[in-house]
Amino acid sequence: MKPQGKKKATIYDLSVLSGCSASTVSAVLNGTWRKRRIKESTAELIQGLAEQHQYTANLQARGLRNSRSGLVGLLLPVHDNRYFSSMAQTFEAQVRSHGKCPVVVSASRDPQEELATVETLISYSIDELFIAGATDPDSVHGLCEAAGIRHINIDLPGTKAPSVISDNYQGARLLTQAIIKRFDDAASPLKPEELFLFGGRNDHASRERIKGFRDIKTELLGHDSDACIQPTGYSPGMTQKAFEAFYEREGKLPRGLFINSSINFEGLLRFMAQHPHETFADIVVGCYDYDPFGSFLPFPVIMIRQDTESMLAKAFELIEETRPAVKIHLIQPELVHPRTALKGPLDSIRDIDA
Amino acid sequence: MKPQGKKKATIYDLSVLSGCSASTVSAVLNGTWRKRRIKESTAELIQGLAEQHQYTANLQARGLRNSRSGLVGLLLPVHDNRYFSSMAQTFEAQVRSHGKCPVVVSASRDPQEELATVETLISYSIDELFIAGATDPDSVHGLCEAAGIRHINIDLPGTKAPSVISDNYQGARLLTQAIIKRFDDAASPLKPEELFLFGGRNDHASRERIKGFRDIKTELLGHDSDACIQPTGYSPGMTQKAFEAFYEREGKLPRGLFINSSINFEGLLRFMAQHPHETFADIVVGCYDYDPFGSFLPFPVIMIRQDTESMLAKAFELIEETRPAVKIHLIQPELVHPRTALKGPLDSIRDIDA
DNA sequence: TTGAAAGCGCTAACAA
DNA sequence: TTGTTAGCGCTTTCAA
Repeated sequence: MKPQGKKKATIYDLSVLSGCSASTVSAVLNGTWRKRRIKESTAELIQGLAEQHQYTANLQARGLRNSRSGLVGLLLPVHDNRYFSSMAQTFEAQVRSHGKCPVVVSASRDPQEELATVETLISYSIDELFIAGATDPDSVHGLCEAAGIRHINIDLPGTKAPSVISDNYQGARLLTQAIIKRFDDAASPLKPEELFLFGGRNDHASRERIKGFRDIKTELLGHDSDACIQPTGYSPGMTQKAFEAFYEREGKLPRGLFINSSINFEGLLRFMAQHPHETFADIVVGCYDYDPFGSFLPFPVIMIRQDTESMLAKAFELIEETRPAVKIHLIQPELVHPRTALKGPLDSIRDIDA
Repeated sequence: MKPQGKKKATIYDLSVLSGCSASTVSAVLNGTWRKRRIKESTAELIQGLAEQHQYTANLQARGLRNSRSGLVGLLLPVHDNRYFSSMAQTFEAQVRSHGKCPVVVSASRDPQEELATVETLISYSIDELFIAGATDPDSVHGLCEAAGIRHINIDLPGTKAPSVISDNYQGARLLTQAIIKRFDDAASPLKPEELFLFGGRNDHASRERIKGFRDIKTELLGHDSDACIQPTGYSPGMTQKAFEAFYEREGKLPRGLFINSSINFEGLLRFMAQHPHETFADIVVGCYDYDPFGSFLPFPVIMIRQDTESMLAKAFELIEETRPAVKIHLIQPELVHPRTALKGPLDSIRDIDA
């Protein structure tokens, strides 16, 4: 008979073994024993037994009793995206350092799924929730508030809970300006009708970026028209189609390209796969997202790195306040020049036998 | 008084409201009522009340009672990596489609942290565990077995539980061969001492890849020496250092480069950031990982895309068997030619107002 | 310094 | 067709 499914030891087992009551065992094992004035020696006895029998607390039972679980949630739109997965990485580290258990889930940018997912998390008596890139943060707020769960919006702001977001307006200005600057020494200067924005949709981040783009473009190039804005959603496929359509119509790409996110940038890649190098000979791309590989493409790619570390640090700071003000905290993103390979959260992970 | 932290409705509340007993309410609300032969009308009554009072089950209580939680875990080395985050993405979709709740956690490739993390998950009565890229799958197995938890290794195999891994040997042969082929029309053919492998360490995947690399290299180029293998660990920093050292010594890069993973590839990017374009004029890179941006760099980059969808599909299939054989299942990876932008899990996500 | 007892919300025999 | 009851493993008064 293998120790297959051997029942885990409980405080009652240890209670019997030690001759103490369950409540004493409980106190010893959850760290409250000093303030319950339990004798050092009994504590040691019980701790020894616990070790010996590989006791680990049943966290569901504890959670049920305390109506809190020790779980801290991060709700993401998607996992497989550099921005969000780096958020997940720093989130985990932060939560762990607070002695809690991180839970990361994605909801596909679908308002229904967001709500359902959050309900599930609440049903597990999650303690705190970080809501990143939610399409509908205020509804999520509703659920959290009703359940008395502390929560913070990240990346996309809500109107009912504190929000920490990237300064999309400033970032977009920076990026757009950098694109334009890049043409300073070009044979012919960049004309307003040669600078386009692709990607994004009608969410707060996109709107701010579009505003930043248009403002600085008008300032520097004197003009901007609606036609230069192509909000293709957050999908590589749609973005590719938009590029194909543009190319079909114009016979070339815009020389200056502001791309709303790495997801949209992948749409450009799909377009690239269908067209020869020469198509991209003369273009400058700015991408509102950072990807190290993207930074080394065969044309100048200027990128924006959103500062997930600072955003999360701020978010953790806020969530610990008793009554955080419902306001938006802007975090400045960073402009990344072409051919730059930044360090990331992975760099702090040790690599033993490297 | 806002509905701040208003207590959630329980089956007892509904029991009172409906005039039925708690067990009836419970049965109705967890779907077992048909087989408990509860009248359709009472079921409807209770469901109506539940809706009205926004009842949601306390999953910790249910889990405690059932000694299972409805949670399914995926243990990853890291989040912010394309391979693993795409694994997370498909994992979530799969788990959701089974009506369970996915939990993704990372453990930094640290055996201690892996064990601690799994213990925590077990303490939450997780139902099943998918162990991806664990440095020490067999110890993790020990914990799962003791707790009676079904588990499967992914990516890095263990000897005690079924494993689904990428066919690293074949993949490496494919990739190496493709690198060599690429020099067929070159001015001078590739010599054995011009083809190097960088990255990886002493884990199963790396060993297999190195074997595949060396075998096919010897077959095609007639020779391979230990000096051509540079296992720099899974860290961009170390890899960069290795490239710098090589360059310092030789005054140039190897013309043929097999890079063990995208993480190591980032090390090459960091090296690139310090050196002019010309340094890379003549090289061909093969990377054992797929990244769409990596595929479009200014030199030929051949990549391997590991088939996470198939791996997870197989893993789910196995975990559902009552007594799965402890064997290794190989999944064939895919060779990706330069300038290719593949579709990914994101493509199946709808994008509403695109 | 410790123990007894109640209860968190839910499920599943067993009875009725 | 439904209700009664016990208990999952833990914490926390309150009493000793």
